[in-house]
Amino acid sequence: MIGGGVMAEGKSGPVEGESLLFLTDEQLRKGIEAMFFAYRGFTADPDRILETQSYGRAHHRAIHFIHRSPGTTVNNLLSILGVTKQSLNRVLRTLIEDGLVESRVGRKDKRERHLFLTEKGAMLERELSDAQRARMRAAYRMAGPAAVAGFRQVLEAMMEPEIRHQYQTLKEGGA
Amino acid sequence: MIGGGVMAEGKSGPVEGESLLFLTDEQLRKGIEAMFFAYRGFTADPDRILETQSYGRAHHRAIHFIHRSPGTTVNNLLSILGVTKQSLNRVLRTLIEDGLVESRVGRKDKRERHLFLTEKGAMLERELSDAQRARMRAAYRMAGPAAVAGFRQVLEAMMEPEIRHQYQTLKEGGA
DNA sequence: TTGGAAAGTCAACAAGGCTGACATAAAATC
DNA sequence: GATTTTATGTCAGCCTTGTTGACTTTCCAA
Repeated sequence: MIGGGVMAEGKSGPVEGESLLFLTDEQLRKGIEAMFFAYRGFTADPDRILETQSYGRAHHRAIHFIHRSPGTTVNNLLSILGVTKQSLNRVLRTLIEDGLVESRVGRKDKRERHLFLTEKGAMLERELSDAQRARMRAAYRMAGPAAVAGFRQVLEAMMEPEIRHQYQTLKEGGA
Repeated sequence: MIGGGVMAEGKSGPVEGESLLFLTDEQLRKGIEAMFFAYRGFTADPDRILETQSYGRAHHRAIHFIHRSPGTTVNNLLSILGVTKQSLNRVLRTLIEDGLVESRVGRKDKRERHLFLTEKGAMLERELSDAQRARMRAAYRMAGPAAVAGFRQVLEAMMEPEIRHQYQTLKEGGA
């Protein structure tokens, strides 16, 4: 793609010029700042909802991935979230105490705990993800389908390889 | 763009099909997770460098934007970083004590402090941004120029409007 | 000249990361 | 059957980085 002078993009002229420039430090810095500012927007709506409750982003992440993979074990969750068990446990404990998450002892391996959202947990999950999806949807609409494909490609390329694999597995598993 | 059945994308067939699907909750959830995992990759390299020193992400952000806009005031920095002045002050204090940042009393308004990186501060800035740019560059190369354009478009659309304006101002100012 | 606004600093607290040590139960292995 | 490993949970304590509240200094305008 890059370095080949001619591209079959179907876009107008400036694209070719860009392909020579777009790896300058300046262009890269713009990308870095875009990532920083966009991530703030990305978390802004859930954060607003969460601060009315006594929960934070850590709770949101746990709820998201339990919703995503019901019955997941604590260990699975740890490797997806990339935090320590002590950190996750603190969050899970409050969610279980508050009746948002249910922890069931494994049938096959009784050491494992399988995690599920309760009705109440699913309600909060919906509220949070509705807000976050609304922003994502608006951004996608503004940018258009081609931009969305590119967005996802760059994000995937930016992940740590091991995480990218997990992401892609989830992606297929859940579609 | 979306909703119009016909698109002038110059891409092959499947794109049209996608344009009908890509706003499903499932597609949006994939975007959300991509954002989450990619941001971890995005910060991973600087984090590794920072943890060898006694600094954190907050220091990195301050250093980045001081480098970006030398002579900026504390108030300017506050509005870009979106934290409280007390939070920023703690970070700035250590950076000034350690001789990475210089704070000059404003000539016109003596209440203001103008911030600059010292030689030492510029060295750390370079080390951090080299690492971050390397990852961004690799991701851009993997994804290709068209993807990069889309990436930036979606990110811009995801920002809070006020922040987007600041970002675009910086963008032009610095290019 | 005095009172309010603005910029910056100091103190104290909370969330959520982290490490380390340890307990328990179950599974796996010898 | 005894031992080791694995999965999970817990306690204690630390660090970073966010917060609010109270304060000083400086500026400006009534």
